[in-house]
Amino acid sequence: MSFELLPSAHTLALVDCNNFYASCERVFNPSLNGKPIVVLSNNDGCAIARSNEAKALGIGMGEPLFKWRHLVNTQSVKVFSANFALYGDMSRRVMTTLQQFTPHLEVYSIDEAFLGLDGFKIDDHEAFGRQIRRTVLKHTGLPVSVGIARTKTLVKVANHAAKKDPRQQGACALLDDEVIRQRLSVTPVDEVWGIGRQRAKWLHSREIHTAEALRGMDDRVIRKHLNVMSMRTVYELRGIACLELGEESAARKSIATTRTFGDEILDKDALEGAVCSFAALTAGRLREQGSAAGGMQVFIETSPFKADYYTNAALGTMSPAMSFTPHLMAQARMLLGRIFRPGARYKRAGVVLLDLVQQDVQSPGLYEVPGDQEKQERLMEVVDQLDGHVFWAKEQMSEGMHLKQAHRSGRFTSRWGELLAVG
DNA sequence: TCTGGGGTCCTAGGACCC
DNA sequence: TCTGGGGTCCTAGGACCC
Repeated sequence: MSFELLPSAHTLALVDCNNFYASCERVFNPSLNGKPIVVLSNNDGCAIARSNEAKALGIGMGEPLFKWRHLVNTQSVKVFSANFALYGDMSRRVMTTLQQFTPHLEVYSIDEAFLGLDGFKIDDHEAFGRQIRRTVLKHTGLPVSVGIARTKTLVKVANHAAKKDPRQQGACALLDDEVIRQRLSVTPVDEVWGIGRQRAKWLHSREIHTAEALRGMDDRVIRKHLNVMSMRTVYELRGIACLELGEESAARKSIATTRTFGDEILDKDALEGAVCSFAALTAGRLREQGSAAGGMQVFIETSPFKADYYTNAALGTMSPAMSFTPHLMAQARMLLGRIFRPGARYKRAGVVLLDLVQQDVQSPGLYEVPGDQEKQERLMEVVDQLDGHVFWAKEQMSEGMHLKQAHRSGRFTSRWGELLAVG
């Protein structure tokens, strides 16, 4: 086991949007301020984002709607179907704003980014954090919290403190040893980035309850009972950076489209239509990052909450790697044929593209007759430019397979009509 | 009745080889 | 009862994250 120990003089900020999806809904409907808001997953299944007021009512992350539906009436909880087009657009606005502060930006997820602050002359880091906060609020209407520290794991702790401790006023710097010690002493080990349920449970059984206690553990015990990742986590808590700032977004190593259906599917043709449309969607994202896939997995699943649960997956390799939609659709259909079991009531399915490689874009010479490969690439370029206006013959989502979205808000940032309708 | 979607990394164990 | 000992490669599944 070896670690690349970077010089630990780096200073990082982590900017994280507060209750991101719920806050996005509020930006376009200020009357929701102060009210409990919940954003639902696809099919309006469970809670994937909650405003502070909704959290206070005890609505848990991932908790299905039917378990707290009574609160919608008794507590006037405002419920929204997920509106990812809106959230994606708001995310881009936040990231653009953050770029004004540093050229070293790592967009880590839809609602958070790490900022490299090396070489900055900053007297008061928390004041600087609050300045970022004010700027993002002014430009986007979204509240954020800012943590500042010297490793990613510490900056996560700082961000959490900024968010939860009102005395911090939205920004927290963990740069001073004594301040770090105090903060880690009141941070439950469960909240440390990289310590999930399983490891937290194990740690509690060894009487390790806080981040400070975790930091003081014997390396040999960690290496023996936890894994390399946990060892890195502990080093990072000690102020030794093991995780670098990744500035350019690397190409993904796998791309998937999976859905839970609104209604169960029994018919093979219908399931085939869904799987083909997943293949087409995934292929589009594959080409977007300039890749081709050397492998594909198709999986199908019945409801895990019912008897006779059935799930299966088929894996196929493609050589050479491909990105041509019709071929990927044919492959998906073939793989589905291997695992389809008549009589089962399918609730979920998905297509995963694996073994991604960079697609070499070689434009053919002027007088060269394009081969099949080039013709296919050109066709896909045209299709991608049309962006969703072309429907493949086999790509058919019938009634009932569409998402249930009873509570979707307007696509304010992409459809003028829906913005104007609010007024 | 009603329970999301999309990723990453690590590890144990089997297959295979010499 | 004994029944080699390593390597490497691959994959399925676990754990974790947002």
